[in-house]
Amino acid sequence: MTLDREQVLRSAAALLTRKSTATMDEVARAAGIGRATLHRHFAGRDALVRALENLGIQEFEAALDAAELDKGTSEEALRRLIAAVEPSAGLLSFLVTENQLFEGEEVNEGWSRTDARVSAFFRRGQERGEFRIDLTPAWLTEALYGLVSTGAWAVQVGRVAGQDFQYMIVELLLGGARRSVEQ
Amino acid sequence: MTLDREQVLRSAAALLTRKSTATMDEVARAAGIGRATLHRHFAGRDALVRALENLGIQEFEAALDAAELDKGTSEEALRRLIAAVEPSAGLLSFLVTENQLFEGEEVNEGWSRTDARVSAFFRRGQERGEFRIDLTPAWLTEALYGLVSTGAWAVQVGRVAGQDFQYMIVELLLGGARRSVEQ
DNA sequence: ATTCAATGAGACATTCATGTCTCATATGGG
DNA sequence: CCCATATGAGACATGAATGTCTCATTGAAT
Repeated sequence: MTLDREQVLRSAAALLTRKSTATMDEVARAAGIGRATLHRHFAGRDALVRALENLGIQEFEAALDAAELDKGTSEEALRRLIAAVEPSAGLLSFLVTENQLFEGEEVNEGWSRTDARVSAFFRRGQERGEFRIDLTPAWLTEALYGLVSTGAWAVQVGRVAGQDFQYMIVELLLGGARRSVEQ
Repeated sequence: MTLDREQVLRSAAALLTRKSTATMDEVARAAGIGRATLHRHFAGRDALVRALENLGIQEFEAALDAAELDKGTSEEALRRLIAAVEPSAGLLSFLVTENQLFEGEEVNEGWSRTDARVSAFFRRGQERGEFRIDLTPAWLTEALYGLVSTGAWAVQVGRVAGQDFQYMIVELLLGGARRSVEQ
């Protein structure tokens, strides 16, 4: 036996991504373990969510690393980032929603780090003349989170094909819906 | 006395927009009435949320009407729509999140109507050559919802100035973050 | 002034998720 | 083979929100 704590977190993430109000019992069943065992690994629901938050931050930071945002053009870097983030999109979507419930309480410092990195990426792109300067880096950062969440949900419910996830997000984020003249 | 049911709904919307987990007691206090009275007007929390859902749908449909999406260019129409939707953005944001919890259960038919209208608007824009055809109307519709929600939240927490709400959403949705050559 | 309907406050029962605990069982190492 | 450890199942208590009810009070209409 000696179950894998990491594996439990993965299945919890998968379940909570689909049903964010799942009970501890449902989370345990989904992981194929008993509720008591789940409590032995995570002191409570808060602890579980915090662990998931740390996992999400860790995965997001890994995606930021993997994307090598300072290499090549900003556009290429953004494409790499969205590609790298796709496997974590569902979890991040859950965490974003969950975070909004905290309305003022202390938030995990990890988000400040990721916010800073994403925001700095957009600012660099602006300084290089590759991104518009009339949209603030803070807004572009939030928009990226929002579109990734929306995309994950749209794929989840079947409104968007899974294989289009990256393309739809990147293209909208980069070029918008307007048909440009050169096309 | 003879309190206004509409007024109660408004204050409930305002509160739940900020704190989506507010209890019936908090909702009642926010409306300046007792919990018993709140229950006399809305059978329970479900009934309250359903009433809010109908209010949100009604407001969104009113915004769709007011925007006159078939007049002028698609771009102008989209600007009118976002402007008309801004006062309801918080409520819609709450309802979108709330709806995702229903994961499969019956959804209010009103959303089908609004989805159809927004989606048809993007499709018309594509047919007119004003919108890109490589982004599906379904995705553009979801993206619009997502950006409106994200924008409402970003303003809520102070990451984006309230006066920039419309501009940030419309510009990103239309033109994206890329700095185009003609600028 | 009287009457009547609506309200506010609070008591009460119910439900549900959570957290804790016990105990029998199974697994894996020595 | 035996033992230590982890697990699963379930019982149990707790807390929170909900929903229902009563009753005194308020406000408005007559």
